[in-house]
Amino acid sequence: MTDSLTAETIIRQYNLKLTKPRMLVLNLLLSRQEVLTADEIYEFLVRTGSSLNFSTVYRTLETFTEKKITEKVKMPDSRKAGFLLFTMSHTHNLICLGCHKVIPIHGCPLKAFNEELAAETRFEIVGHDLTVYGYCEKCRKPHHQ
Amino acid sequence: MTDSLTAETIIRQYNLKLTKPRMLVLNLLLSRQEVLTADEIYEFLVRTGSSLNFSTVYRTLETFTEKKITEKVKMPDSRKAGFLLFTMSHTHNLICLGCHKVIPIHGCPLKAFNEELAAETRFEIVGHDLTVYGYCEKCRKPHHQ
DNA sequence: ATGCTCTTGCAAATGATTTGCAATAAGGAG
DNA sequence: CTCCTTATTGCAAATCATTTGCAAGAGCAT
Repeated sequence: MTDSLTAETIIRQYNLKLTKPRMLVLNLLLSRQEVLTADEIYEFLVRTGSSLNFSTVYRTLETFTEKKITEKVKMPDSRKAGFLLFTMSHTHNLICLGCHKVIPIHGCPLKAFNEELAAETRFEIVGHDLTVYGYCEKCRKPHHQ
Repeated sequence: MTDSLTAETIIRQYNLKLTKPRMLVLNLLLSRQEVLTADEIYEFLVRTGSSLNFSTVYRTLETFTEKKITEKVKMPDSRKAGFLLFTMSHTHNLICLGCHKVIPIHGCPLKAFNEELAAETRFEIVGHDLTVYGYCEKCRKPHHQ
């Protein structure tokens, strides 16, 4: 009864047409638990023999992000945007600056804080961006300036 | 004995040469407690009679950000970067999506959380981005989708 | 199989930011 | 105060990521 989380299932769940580019992009994101930039996705797919267009990658990622299949984050020290799976269970991520692996942070550490902040500032708080950066066990090096 | 926080004092404190563009940009940021984009700064200065170059604004903001006189944030729903004063007392900001006013968040709500997270994931955590978005009292409207 | 609509590919445009280079200005030495 | 070295600026052109217009090409409900 529970659908397995294949690219196909996901795409269908969101009422999107099942197309080759969408399958390719989503399968890549599913297979790696990583942030990828549009060009990394494009490069990889082309390098591994698929044929699709760069703008299609952008459009696909835009669509996925609207539907909350993916999430868009700003990559530190780069102008590019990163994309990663938006799994329902999290809102924030821990990103390894070495290998770009993404560890989802389950549960939002800011819930209580937001309430305090709203009371204090009288703002209506509608959201926040939180991304934590670091180095995973493998990548730990004297990287930081 | 305590230096007042004029643009001049600040620029000197960071061993930067005191130049007209730097004074203009920093004074603007000091006078408004707001996030401003490079083009907003440029437009404003030119409109109010100053003469300086767009790339100089970028270079100035880059320098200020390196020295931590300013801080660079990603503006939501825009490709542009926003710049605001980096006051030593805070790391994070609450930004009003209506008027772009910035309220510095004093103290980091993630200190304790980062330690937990490091222990749990065995990452060496080197930093994080946190920006909270909302609407200030004045701007509260049925804005959110 | 047919048609309506959503997607794609391609090429060109856009928009933000960066860069090379020569001219200029800051600030220390004398 | 003047000279000198070096950092900074202006300008124009380049770059880089991302977006867009448009015509051709799928999906998929019927």
